[in-house]
Amino acid sequence: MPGRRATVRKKPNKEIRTGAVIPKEERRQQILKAARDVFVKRGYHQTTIDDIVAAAGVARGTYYLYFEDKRAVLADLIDRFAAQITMAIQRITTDEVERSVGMQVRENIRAVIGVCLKERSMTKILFTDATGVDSDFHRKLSTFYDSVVQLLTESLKDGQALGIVGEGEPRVLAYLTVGALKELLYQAVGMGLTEETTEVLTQQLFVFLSEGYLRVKPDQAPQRRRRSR
Amino acid sequence: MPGRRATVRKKPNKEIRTGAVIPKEERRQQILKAARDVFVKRGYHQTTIDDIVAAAGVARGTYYLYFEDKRAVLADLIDRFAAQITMAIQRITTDEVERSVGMQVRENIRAVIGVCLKERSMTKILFTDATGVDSDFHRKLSTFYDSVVQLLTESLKDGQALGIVGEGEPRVLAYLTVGALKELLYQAVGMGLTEETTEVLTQQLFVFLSEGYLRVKPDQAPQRRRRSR
DNA sequence: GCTGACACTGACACTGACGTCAGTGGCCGA
DNA sequence: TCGGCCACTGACGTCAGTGTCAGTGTCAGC
Repeated sequence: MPGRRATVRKKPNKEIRTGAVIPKEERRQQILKAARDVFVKRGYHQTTIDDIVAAAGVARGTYYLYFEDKRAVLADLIDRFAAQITMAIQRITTDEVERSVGMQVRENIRAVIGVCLKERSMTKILFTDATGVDSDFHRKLSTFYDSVVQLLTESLKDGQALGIVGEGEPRVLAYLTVGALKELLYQAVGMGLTEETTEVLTQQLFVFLSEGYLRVKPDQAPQRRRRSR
Repeated sequence: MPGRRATVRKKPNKEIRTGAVIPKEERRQQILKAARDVFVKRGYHQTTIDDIVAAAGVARGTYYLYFEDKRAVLADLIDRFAAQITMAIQRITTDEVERSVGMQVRENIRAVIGVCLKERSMTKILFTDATGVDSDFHRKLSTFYDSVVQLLTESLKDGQALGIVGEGEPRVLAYLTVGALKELLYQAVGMGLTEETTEVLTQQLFVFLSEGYLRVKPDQAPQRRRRSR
């Protein structure tokens, strides 16, 4: 426990400017926003509490009134962002006549890409900083991804039963899909693409998932065992 | 510059065991191997030089005889691993009659998956720790991925000219492919899959790239603009 | 005007990790 | 046998970053 006081404290500087009275939640947001911006600029591990505090324009002590440590802000940011993404995904139904399965898939892709391009900072943080923080954090992230993969896996199983989804281990297909989407988003954000690009990216991914792109003759491949695994 | 000596040093503990005389390169390998193992277990950011040193069974000072700081070992590890992967990839040729394009693509996928499953520790480190170290490191990683993406992009362009590759922005297709492969590898390594699985994963990815998996009727999709972008 | 509650401040004590370097001992050539 | 070289050691000083808390100003209620 650092900071345990033992001697008499020097009188603080005069000229103390207590900031305007601000609602608790608003101050919290202020710190979160500042932290997010600093994380994007310097990277999570390079960032110190002092950096966040300076960006937020509050004192060191105030920070600890709202968050336990540096991890806590990141956790909060990621939680909110993960929730946004989760909410953007709609379970696919086959009993709806109005919206075809294809449209629903498209809509899901579009929604996720839309969120990530709207929250570019968070997308970048999620992909570059959230990984490798510590094991607790890793578990949190895994849980999030797993829930997405799980949902997708089940949908793919259903789809296979209906003949809408081709052959292949559903879980593996889910990983391939999520991986493709992640990389696409990461690059899109890195290149500075904005929401306007959503449609284009959606289309590319949709076609990719529908048809792949390799047009090699089947017989050219050695031992074509399509039912493997 | 920490450690600047000012007072007289206490006599070191007796019982000094100078390790057996070992060739320079061997000692270097010893430290690299230890670092790799500790990184996998604790994660790069949680690891201290003392952890590495303890695992390697050498003294703190010895470490600094071989590496400048903690980053340096990671950089060395990643460089070697990246080189392995790069070497595993063979440029695809169309003038060869013996090996069809399909076979060559398959072979590349197989080779990369093989390397990553053989070097599971490094694969995990590459995906979970190498990201977010600092901006210099980020540049190093980007350069590596870019070289892979670049090669793939060019191949896809050639492929499109030959009708072997379907429509779509080549660079985007490259990202989608690399992303899918990355996630597949990450999950495979995380699940403890070994080299024996190489064939199965290769097959799944190959089929995925060849045909995708979505089998929705084209007319169900709204505004089917295949030539977009 | 007074009082108590409370958000806020920032100087401080503390510490974990770092890089250094004086010292040690094995080995080889003279 | 001796001397010098050199890989190796580990205790040490340093410091950046942390979490704390005594103190300050503001405001609502009385």
